[in-house]
Amino acid sequence: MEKTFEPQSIEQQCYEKWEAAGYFKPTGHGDPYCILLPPPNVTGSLHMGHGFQQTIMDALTRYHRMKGDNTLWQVGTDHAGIATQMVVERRLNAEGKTRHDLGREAFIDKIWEWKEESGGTITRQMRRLGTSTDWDREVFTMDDNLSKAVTEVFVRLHDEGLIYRGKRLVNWDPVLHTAVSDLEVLNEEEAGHMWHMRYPLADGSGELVVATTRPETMLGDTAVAVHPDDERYQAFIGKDIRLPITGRLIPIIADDYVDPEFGTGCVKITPAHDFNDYDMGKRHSLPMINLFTDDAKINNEAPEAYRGLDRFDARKQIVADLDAEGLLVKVVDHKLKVPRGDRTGAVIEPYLTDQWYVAVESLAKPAVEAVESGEIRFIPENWNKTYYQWMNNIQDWCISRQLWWGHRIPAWYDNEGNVFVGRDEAEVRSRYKLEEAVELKQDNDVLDTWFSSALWPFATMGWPEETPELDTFVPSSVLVTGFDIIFFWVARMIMMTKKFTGKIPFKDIYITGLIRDENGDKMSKSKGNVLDPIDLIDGIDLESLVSKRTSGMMQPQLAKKIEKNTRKQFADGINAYGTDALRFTFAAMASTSRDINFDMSRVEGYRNFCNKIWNASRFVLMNTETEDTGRDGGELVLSLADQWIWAQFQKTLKEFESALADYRFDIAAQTVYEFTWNQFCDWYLELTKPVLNSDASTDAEKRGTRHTLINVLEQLLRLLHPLMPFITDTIWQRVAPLSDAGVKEGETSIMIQSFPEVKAERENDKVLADIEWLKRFIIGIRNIRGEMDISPNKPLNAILRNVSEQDQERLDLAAPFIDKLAKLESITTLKAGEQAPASATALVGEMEILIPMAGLIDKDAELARIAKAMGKAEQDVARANGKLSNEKFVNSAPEAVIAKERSKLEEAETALAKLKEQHATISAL
RNA sequence: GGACGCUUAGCUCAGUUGGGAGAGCAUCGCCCUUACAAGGCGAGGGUCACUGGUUCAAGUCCAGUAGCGUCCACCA
Repeated sequence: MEKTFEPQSIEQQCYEKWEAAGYFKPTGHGDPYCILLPPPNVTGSLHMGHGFQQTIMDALTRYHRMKGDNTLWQVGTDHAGIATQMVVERRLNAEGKTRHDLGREAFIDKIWEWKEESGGTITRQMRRLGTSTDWDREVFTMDDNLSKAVTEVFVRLHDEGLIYRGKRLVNWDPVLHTAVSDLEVLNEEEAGHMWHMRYPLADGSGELVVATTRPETMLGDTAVAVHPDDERYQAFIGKDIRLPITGRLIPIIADDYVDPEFGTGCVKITPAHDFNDYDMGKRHSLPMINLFTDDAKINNEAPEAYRGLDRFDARKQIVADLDAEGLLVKVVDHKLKVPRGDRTGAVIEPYLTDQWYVAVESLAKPAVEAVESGEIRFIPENWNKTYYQWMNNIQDWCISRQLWWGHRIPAWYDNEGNVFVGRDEAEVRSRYKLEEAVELKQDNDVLDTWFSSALWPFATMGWPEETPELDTFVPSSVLVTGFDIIFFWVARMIMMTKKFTGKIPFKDIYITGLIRDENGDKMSKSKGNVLDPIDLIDGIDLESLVSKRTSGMMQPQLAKKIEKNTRKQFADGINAYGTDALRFTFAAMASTSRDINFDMSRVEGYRNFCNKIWNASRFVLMNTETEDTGRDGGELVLSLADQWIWAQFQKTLKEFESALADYRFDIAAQTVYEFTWNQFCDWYLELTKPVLNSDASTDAEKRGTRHTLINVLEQLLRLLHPLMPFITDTIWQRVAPLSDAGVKEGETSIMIQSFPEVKAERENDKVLADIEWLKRFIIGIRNIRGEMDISPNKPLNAILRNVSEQDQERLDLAAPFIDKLAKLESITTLKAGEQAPASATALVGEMEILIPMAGLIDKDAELARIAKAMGKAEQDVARANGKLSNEKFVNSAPEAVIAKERSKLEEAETALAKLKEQHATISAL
């Protein structure tokens, strides 16, 4: 094996082997375990969030596969209607064309081309991450099967009256020319103005002053409203206003909705362009005047002077005209929430159009109950509050989009505008008994992307056909996703899956945190702080990173700053850390917090961890490959250390599995890291050396230690595999043949081996305690060396005092280990009454280790060391004394706590006494 | 306006039912010891945001304050 771990040389070929061998498929036996991959955008590329979530899903998938479950990780991609259409449209614009130049069909062909061209990017990147999804079942949301399910759901919901078409006020994106759902609108606070305008009464008897943030909509006003109890305006209610500019007569109405305290207490009502006004218009049967065209320009309803003006130009013009007529009272600065489209950033316009809706109320109820009953569980649990809050106030879902890319709505219109819904035109004709002569045109609109995503749990399993997969893998086991799509996706999947299968879509919902940069900022192209997981795997030089971060920007003016920051933060580019290190980092950072600041130094640390595993394995192989490991029989005598590492491993295994059951990947990672580095490498491997390198060891002892080395490593690799698939398989190929696991004839892989099982007979508290004692002994001496500047190479003689029977027993077992690890020449025991030479001291419980100082040790340094230890001991004594002398403590605390406190006191007092004695001895020199 | 979250070592974060403050990275000292210098050994470092309460005992439970953040709703 190479001396240093080089991930590049192993990862790709490893993956190809797995995929070719079909290891990612469900085995068909065992308990079903299924994870649905949240389908990434087909034309997207892998970002840190994907890397993070997919690491978690893959770890769970590999773990359950090794546990013997019938494991499916369902993979697929999403057509992502708006996002994809925009990308292709932008490319078209770059050529100086628009989608209208091409026409609908040609444009859609263009998107399919683009999909074929770039659609594999993300799945290729996923393979680099090691994702063990079943690629043979890969699904695209616009595949025929999925589209069939979409149509089926639409038709069935429509037949039940749960999908309807209606003219309503919707959120209109004037750039995209489409309706969007409430969720796709972001409300950001922005600085604006409030215009106070005079509205004269029709009878000339006075005026009202209305305040508005949108003066241009006054052209569509159909009333002015005041609060019914507002004394100022009692006399006005019922009278008419002559609306300036238009000259139309509009009534003054009273409505509770008006807040008398706000503005002037008079509100202009524009039912066609404001959601609240719309409701009020309905209540008061007001006319609705639509003022705008599709791209938010003034239409022909307005006086001629304004027609064709953009809404913001119209605003200026109207304000100027009112001012000229003396109707503008004042303009005040005002902060307001501006609705913007999440894709375009354009100001969203409430707009009166015909759209399709899902009546969600009846679907929401069972979906809420599924969580309330505990059938579906959010992890962390708190997210259920977010879910309830939204579900309990849920509004009908606008599902039609005036886009070209997506599932076309299965509705047809005749020339009279009658609507017919059916699975296809032929079915419509037979259903509604329409003759061939009747001309039918399909609805131009497509469905919201999330409509098809909502069907993911069952549509990917073959629905509406009755398939075995529907029985086996619905519900799936856990959904791993971010909180940002709880409403968009999670809630809707629950509703739709309950509705169409009667089952829940998944049992657990594990909500991950959001990956941010090291400063806690969201990673975004415009901030220039995006990291590509692949760059962390393969590495990237500075120049490439800079050009990657600054190319194709929406706001090119930011490029300079981004370049500067990038050059500063990554002066040497990014090292190649390999997939396993990156995955382990993701796992280690997956705590319960909702924001995860990605810290590059963690990756480096875990790359070092990979190297540690690599080198530990080299050591094990060096000592076993050409030696007898007892695989073919032969007596095995296990040393204290051998028994200990087995016992430690059982503990680690239990902790790991329990952490995984709680979705605490950080704890799981921490646990195996600690075991591997701090126990297996730092102690166990060192403890095997005295056995393996000593002529005093018997063959059976050496065989026992080699057997333990190779088999613990073999099991450790299996334990680590779910988190670090590549390095573990690579090493395992060399290790397994030497171990009891053996390798079956022909090719195999660690990923289809069983997960290690806890063996009760290997748990051993006595041995654990013995080795703890041994560690304290060795650390005591190392501490003396370290603080007294004694070379690690200098052999020392240790003298023991106050040796108990148990100490003596342990010493008999452990002496050879101690000699080697503490580099001792001799250990002698001071007999009763015998005088000790001047020495540096370490305590192991009540036993004292004395290192004679002659010629070695600096008196002052040793006095300082003892003083420090005394300080600690004094503190301990004081604290324990304080507690134990407190009557209330002794009376109320549980017996175990008190006993513990007593023994702590005793221990500290003993230590203090010995230290004092020692201090006196040294001082006297 | 409503809901939720965060504040612990220089940095990034753990801290399970209340019972002696932890990790990684960074820092300091010593070591090229035949698995590993991407390493070994040793060490230093915290008023657990603040105030009060409950309790024998609070980082942990309760109330409040400050700061930061997210989501939902929204007054023209």
